[in-house]
Amino acid sequence: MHAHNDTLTDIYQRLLTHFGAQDWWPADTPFEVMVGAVLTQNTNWHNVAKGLANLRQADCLSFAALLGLSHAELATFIRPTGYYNLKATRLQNLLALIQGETGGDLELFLDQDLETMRAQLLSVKGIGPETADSIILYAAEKPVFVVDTYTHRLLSRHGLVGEESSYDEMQELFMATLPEDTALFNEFHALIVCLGKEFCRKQKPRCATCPLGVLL
DNA sequence: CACCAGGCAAGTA
DNA sequence: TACTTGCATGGT
Repeated sequence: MHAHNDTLTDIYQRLLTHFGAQDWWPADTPFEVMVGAVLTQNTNWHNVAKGLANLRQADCLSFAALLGLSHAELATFIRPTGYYNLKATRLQNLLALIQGETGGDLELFLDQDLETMRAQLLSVKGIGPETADSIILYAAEKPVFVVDTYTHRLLSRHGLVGEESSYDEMQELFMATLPEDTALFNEFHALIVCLGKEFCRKQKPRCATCPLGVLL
């Protein structure tokens, strides 16, 4: 019998043992990571994949090509992701930022200092903390921890934070506890999402075989 | 049928 | 400040 503490490192180890390394983000290029980060807002990845496939088939998964689309064209491609009008605007807002900052050079944009990049991303209407941090961690590969709805459930249902805990508070818990390691932050968040997809539901926990042994 | 999904911003009091 | 609502498709 191994005693399990509900420390973050212990939770990480158990998730990694149970699910194995996830090797995120599920996309081929930093640009696709960025687009996917917006499209997956409050949306199942399965639907996001459809939207990305539509863009790929139309040869629009590049900065220049996406920038050239009208709002209506873009919205049509990303229709399966839901909130398509909203997300078309949000993507165009994001492209406009990068166009303005670097003339459309994504690599240059992602090469910036973490704090500078985060502030710039958060200034875009439609980019909140999770989307910004997802882009920073998975596209720019800089060490910031991504908090999402599953993270909140995991922490609060384990009693590690209060139910009303804020994004920044939860992020700080991870970043103050764990070593500042991009690969670790990458894998940990991916494992939390993996856990969430399989075991977490908003209302009814279905956790008979949950690897953490705690109702989620 | 009801509920959910890797959020975010705007409106109301 | 603290709730509430709109956005929307597709899977279970």
